[in-house]
Amino acid sequence: MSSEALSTRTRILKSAWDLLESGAGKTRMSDIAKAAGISRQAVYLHFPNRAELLIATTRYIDEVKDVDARLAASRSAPSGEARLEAFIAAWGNYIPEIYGVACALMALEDSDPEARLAWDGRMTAVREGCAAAVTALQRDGMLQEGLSPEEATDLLWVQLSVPVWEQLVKTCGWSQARYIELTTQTARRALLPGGR
Amino acid sequence: MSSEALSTRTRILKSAWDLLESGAGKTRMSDIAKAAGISRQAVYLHFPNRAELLIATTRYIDEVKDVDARLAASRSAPSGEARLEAFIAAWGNYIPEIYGVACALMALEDSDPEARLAWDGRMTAVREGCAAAVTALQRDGMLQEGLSPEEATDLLWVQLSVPVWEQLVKTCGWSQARYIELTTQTARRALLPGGR
DNA sequence: GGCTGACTTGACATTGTGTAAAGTTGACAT
DNA sequence: ATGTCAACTTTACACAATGTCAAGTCAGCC
Repeated sequence: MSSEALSTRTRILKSAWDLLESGAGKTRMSDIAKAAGISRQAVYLHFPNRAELLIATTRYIDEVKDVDARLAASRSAPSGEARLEAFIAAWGNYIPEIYGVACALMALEDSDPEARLAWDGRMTAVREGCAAAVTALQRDGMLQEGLSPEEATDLLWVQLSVPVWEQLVKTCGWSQARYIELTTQTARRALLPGGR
Repeated sequence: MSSEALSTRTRILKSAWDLLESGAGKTRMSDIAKAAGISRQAVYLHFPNRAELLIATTRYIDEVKDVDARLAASRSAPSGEARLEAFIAAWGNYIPEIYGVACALMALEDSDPEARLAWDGRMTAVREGCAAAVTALQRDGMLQEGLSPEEATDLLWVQLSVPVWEQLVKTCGWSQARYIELTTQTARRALLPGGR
């Protein structure tokens, strides 16, 4: 746990992550600085503003949690159905890791266009994962008729959004496992043929 | 359009509504005051703070748009399925009316516990509508097995949440009509028996 | 005439972000 | 040993937006 060996920059990122993930309401620049053991001003020597710090924090988390490796499984799935389920599991189980930072960034969206861009970029990447799964389903002839690939992608995307996870897990009290189970089931029913 | 006859309080509420609904980013107290044709301070003669003003604005909208009448249709539906569809149409078509104020209130949630309470109260009312529809389905034996009534309610509730509407209509560009169509379809597939 | 309620004007406290400038400190090179 | 450099500290301030406070205007009304 000794953060002695870590660079100041890394200590700032880690502090920001910890504080945001701890769910302790609002996290100010001064809180982060204090947690990192430096002055508030010193944070600005490493990050130009709050938005950049938050964005750098998501990148830091991606690195530590190795998001690429998590998503690789879904890319190598044999069938469209398997790909859909693997993607839901991969992204759905990643949401809790970034939830704190996601909240802070989403709260900033309105005011800071740069933060908006950064978060939108990440969400666009998720949408591309959804689109790839939908394309795989379509290739297998397993996409519901009456649903365009774009609409199917949008439906899956919204179901895998952070606010939906937040409401089901945080507000309704679902376990993470049940969230994955029912999200998978709902997505299958919404996208695959049959049903009614 | 003459707002001459309206009381100052009503003019404030109407101005707040207009500005929030116009989607013009951040709406300050001074903006609202200017739109209402009074000084910023005068607003505080009618509402103690921003949060109370926003909450009062939602109540004003409810009154003008007669939300009770809209939801009445779903309550008198004969079957569970009809009730489900009527409720989705009623609430889903009400979301665009309150979207602007909803955004402002949701943005306040973190900082203002009172605003949080007020918004949560409204959302709880929506959840009760969802629960009533699910109960009606269950009574008809039309609730998917393996889904508890609570889980079914949560699924419907999250699908009818403002963020989901926002993403599909605002971000993805769905028409309101298509949103209602596909939300209805998805809810049927998620909640009713059969499917796979 | 004088009171009252609604509103205005202007000043100020507060909170958090971000900028700016000057000083400290320790490591490292020569 | 001395000088330099980077990292960091301290202090101060500008800024936006909310909210408070006090004094003043003005119309209507008893």
